[in-house]
Amino acid sequence: MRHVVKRAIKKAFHEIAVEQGIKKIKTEPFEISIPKDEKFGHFSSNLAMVKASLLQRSPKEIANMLEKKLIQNELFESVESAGPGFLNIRIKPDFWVEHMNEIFTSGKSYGRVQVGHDEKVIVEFVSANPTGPLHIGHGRGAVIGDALARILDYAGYKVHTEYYINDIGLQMENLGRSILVRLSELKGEVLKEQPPYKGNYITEIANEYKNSQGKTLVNEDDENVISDAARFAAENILKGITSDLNEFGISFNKWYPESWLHANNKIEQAIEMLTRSGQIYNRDGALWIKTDSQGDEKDRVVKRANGINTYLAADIAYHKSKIDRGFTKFINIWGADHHGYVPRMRAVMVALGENPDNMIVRLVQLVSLKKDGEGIAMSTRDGVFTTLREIMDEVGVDATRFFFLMRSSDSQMEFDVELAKKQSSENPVYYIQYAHARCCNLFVTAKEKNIKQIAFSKVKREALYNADAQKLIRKILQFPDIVSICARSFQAHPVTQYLTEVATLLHYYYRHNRVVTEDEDATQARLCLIQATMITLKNGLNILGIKAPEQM
RNA sequence: GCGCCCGUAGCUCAGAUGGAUAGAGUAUCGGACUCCGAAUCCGGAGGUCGCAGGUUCGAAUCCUGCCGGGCGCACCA
Repeated sequence: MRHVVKRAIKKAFHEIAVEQGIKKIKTEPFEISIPKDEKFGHFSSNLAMVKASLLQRSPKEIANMLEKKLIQNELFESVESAGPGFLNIRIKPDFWVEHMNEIFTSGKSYGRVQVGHDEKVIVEFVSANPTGPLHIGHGRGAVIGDALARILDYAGYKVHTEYYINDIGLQMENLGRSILVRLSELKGEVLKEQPPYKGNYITEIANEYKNSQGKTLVNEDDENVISDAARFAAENILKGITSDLNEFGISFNKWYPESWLHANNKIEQAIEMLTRSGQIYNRDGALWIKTDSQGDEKDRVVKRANGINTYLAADIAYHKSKIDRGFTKFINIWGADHHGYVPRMRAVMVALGENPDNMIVRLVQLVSLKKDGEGIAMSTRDGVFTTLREIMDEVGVDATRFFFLMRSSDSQMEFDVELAKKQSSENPVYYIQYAHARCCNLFVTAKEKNIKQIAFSKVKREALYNADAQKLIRKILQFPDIVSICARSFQAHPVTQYLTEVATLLHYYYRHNRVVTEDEDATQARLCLIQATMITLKNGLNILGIKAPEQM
């Protein structure tokens, strides 16, 4: 609907420009917005103000000229120039109703848009080290990545999701060592050292490890034992992460292990390639990559003098594999503590021959935790954290997902555990789900009264001309716009806000307009509106990965 | 010290590319079911948009400088 209006305004403006003796004129950029206050119309445009200097007329004059042109358009109920030069436009009620067709013909696909043009995009998220269970910070990144992937798919991208597993390196060694420390503790020995990872889950895994080894155990000083224990623990932890995520409604197209890159020589190949192109050089026995092109403070080491590759080296190879696999947009959901890593990775993309802007990094601010009025710092190493599983079990999957999605990712958020539990029955997500369930229930009621729904095209529409219905119709017709805003800005949270607004209008409508009545024509028309709303709510919840229950 | 994010109602947070009287949820106060589910609806109260300058027809939004909070600044990942 917005672009229909836009086209009409453009046309009118061109006519005026010609009348003023200006032949070539650009109308863009200008705005068609939906005013907060309905008295300013359904749409309003700032075109007259934007173009005032160009036509050498006052904004007010131009707005008046546009008004005269546009009022002749049969689409519009009213056109008014107002304020400093706004153009406020109202669409005829029946035209809004007519537009509902789009919802019925699209059905499950209503809201799909084409901003992606089938471009291949990879969304990498979570990618937490398999050294401990996921905590709520990971949970936030997980939901944001998952919802974004769903939205991009809905917006016409070819989406691939991936979890990168850091199953190699120092952290793995620490994990293995932690297991061995707990192992000797289980045997009743006095601890010689503190384990690098201190959480209770380490002891549990150590126990399982012991049982899996039978009686032929183990000389803790053996390096092979460390890596063996690490492998055992990582597999165990990864299983837990996978099932937590599954229960949280999240799965990946691919789990990509760092060890695969090593085993297949991908890191050496990448280093070799960049050495040949002059991006990597030798200094003091180590290999360095140039990264200052994108504002990084200094060049970075990829291979240490002792011959061991750094984490960055593996990440270079990993991103090279993304490019090699044909993706053209690369979305990385990272914790905000990685923001210093962004410039060097942009530089890496440039070195690999990519436009760095094709790598979109969403930094998810950390979740701080409030319990009993006090803040708790979270640390996997110290074993102090609230796990995603605890929150899921306490608050529920849908509410937890919605809670994370309500906030923009670059806003820090405080997760007050007590409050989240207490509010669980009044969480906005239930408000939206209830609206959906209400819609479903109306069809149950209609069925009980033996009312058979007829096709929208055959419905008498008068009942949809009243103000309550019109408000709701206008809102649900906005849905495709919301999807494209989210896809363009790579954010999910506008959807939550939008769905709350739809639910509000639905509840209001329900309270003030009886849907199923003796008046058959009106009932049919209203049922269509309810169905259209239901479709919108369901599709909207769907792209957030939240259930749309038929009853609650 | 340098860099990134944040500062909006009592609390938790929205306000895309600058637009008309700054919004939602929650908390609080008052009201609404003989009627399709009251997990709902209606109304009241609640704000120097951290502070100070600047840019312009117009700034919560852009620029500069402060103040406050978080996070980074490795041959760790």
